[in-house]
Amino acid sequence: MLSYTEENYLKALLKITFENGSNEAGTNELANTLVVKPATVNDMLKKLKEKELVEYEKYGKITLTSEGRSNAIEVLRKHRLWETFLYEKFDFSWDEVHEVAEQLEHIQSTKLIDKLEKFLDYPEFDPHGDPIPNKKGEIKVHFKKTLADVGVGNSCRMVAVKDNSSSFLQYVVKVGLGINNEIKVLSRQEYDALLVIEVNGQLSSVSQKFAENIFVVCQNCIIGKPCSKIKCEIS
Amino acid sequence: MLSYTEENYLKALLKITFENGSNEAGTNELANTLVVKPATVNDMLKKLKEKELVEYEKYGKITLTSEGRSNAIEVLRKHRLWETFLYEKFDFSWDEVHEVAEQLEHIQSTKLIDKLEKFLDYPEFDPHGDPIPNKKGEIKVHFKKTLADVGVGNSCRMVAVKDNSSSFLQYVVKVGLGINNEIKVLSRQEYDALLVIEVNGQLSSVSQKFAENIFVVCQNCIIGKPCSKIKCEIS
DNA sequence: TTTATTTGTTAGGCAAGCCTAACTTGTATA
DNA sequence: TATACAAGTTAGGCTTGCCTAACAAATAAA
Repeated sequence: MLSYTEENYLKALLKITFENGSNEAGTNELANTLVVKPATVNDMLKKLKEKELVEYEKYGKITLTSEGRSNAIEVLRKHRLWETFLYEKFDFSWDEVHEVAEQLEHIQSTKLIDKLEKFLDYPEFDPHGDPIPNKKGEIKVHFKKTLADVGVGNSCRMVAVKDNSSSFLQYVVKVGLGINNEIKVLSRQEYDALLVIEVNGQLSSVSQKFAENIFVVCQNCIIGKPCSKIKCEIS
Repeated sequence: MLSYTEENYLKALLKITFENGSNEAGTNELANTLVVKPATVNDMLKKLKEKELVEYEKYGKITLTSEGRSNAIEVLRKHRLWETFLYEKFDFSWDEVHEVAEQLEHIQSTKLIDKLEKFLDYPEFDPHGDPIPNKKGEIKVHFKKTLADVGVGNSCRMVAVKDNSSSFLQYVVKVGLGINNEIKVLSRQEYDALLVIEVNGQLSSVSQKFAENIFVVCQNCIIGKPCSKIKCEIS
C-alpha cells in the first residue's frame, strides 16, 4: 500500500516524463512539480527505489519502473474519472474540478473506481479533454495541435488544455471558451504572434503563450484520432 | 484546517459521548475506539485543547467544545452521506459502505458535500438507519427500541443497527435482514432470552446480544418519531 | 482505611515528510 | 582547459502521530 505522498511522487514523475517526451526526470524538476525542496525529493527517491517503483542512481536520471508506472497511471485514472464525475454529475465548473479530484484520487477502493467508471458510462476523456486510462492501464494516444498552430482564416475545435493552473483556466472561461467550442482564427500579428479569435461571436485577443496551451482539432478531425504531426505522448 | 487524524479524534469523541449517553469521555475509552495507546491520546488531547476543540483537565474527563462538536458532526454528516451514496448509487452492500466512507469523510469541499446531499435528494437517514445531520449540524433525535424489546407474537420493522462491526453486519445479512424488513418475534426462551424470529418466511434463532443491536420500530411507528420510551440520543 | 486495580500521565524514542545550510558533481561557457 | 553555475547530495533538525516503560492519581475492593 502506497502512502498519499508516494502516490503524488509517482504521479508527478509520470507527468514530467510525459511532458519531456522522454522517460527521464531530474531531482530539481520533480521538486518544482511537487513544490518541495530537492533535498526532500532525494530522501523520497531512496524510499521509492527501495520499493522498486523507480530506477535511479546517484547523480543520474530518474525513471519509473513498470510497477511504478502502473501505480501512477492508476492514480491518474482515478483523478480523471473523478474530474469527469464532478463536472458531469455535480455541476462543478471546469476550473473547480482539479482541486477536489486531487483529494479523491487517493481513495483506496477498486470497487468504487469500477463503479464510478460504469456510472459515467466508460468515458474516454475527462473535462479537460485528457484521455482516461482504462482498467488495464492503457491510455489512448492522443494526437493534438494547439491553437498557436492554426492558420489565419481557419477554424478549429478546442479539445483540451495543457496548463491546468486556476488562473489560466479562469482566463479560458473569460474568453468564452469551453470543450468542443469552435474557434476561428481571424488574424495573427507578425511581431508577437498575438491572435484575434472568435468564439461564439465573441472576439478576443490572446497571446501566443495562451494559444500554446489550448489543444485543438481541426475541422475534419475526431478526438482520439491523429489530426496533425504534433503528437501528445501521454502513453 | 483540521488534519485527518484530528477529525478522527473528534468523531470518536462524538461517538463515545453518544454511546455513553453523557457528554464525557475518558482517555482509555478514546484510545480503545481509535485503536491507539492511551499515551498517544494524551498527546493529542493537549493539541485539541490548545485549539479549543475539547475541554479537558489533567486526570479529568474529556468533553467536546461546541466548536469541536460541530466539526465532529460535519465529519459524521459526510460519512453518512457518502454511505448513502455508495449504497444507493453504486450498489455497495450494506456492510461494505463503512470502510470506504471512512476515507471519503475527510475530503474537504463544502460544495461537494452540498451537491452530494442534493444529488441524493436530502436523505434523512443513512443505509444503517442512522440520522444524517443537516447542513446546520442539526440531527433528528431518534427514538428507538431494539429487537430485544419486542414482545412475543408482535412484529416490528428494522430501522438501524447499533453495532457496525463487519462480523455483525454479515451475520445480519445471513439472517436475511435488511433495512425496513419486517421481523416477527415467534418465541423468547425464558432462560437466555434466545429469540426465534421470522423474516421473509425465514426462521432464525438469535441471541439476546444480537437482538439488542437491531433497532426497530413497531408497526404504527414512523421513522424519526417516538415509538418507545427508549431514546437513542444521537443529538 | 488501607490496598489493589484501573486509569491517566510523563519521558524518551521512532518513522514519515518536510526543511536549511553546506557540500559535491556535472556541465556549459569563456 | 579552467571556471562558474546549475543540479544533486548529505547532515542535521523540525513536526506529527505513533510507540514503550515507568510513574502518579483515582477508584474499587478488602
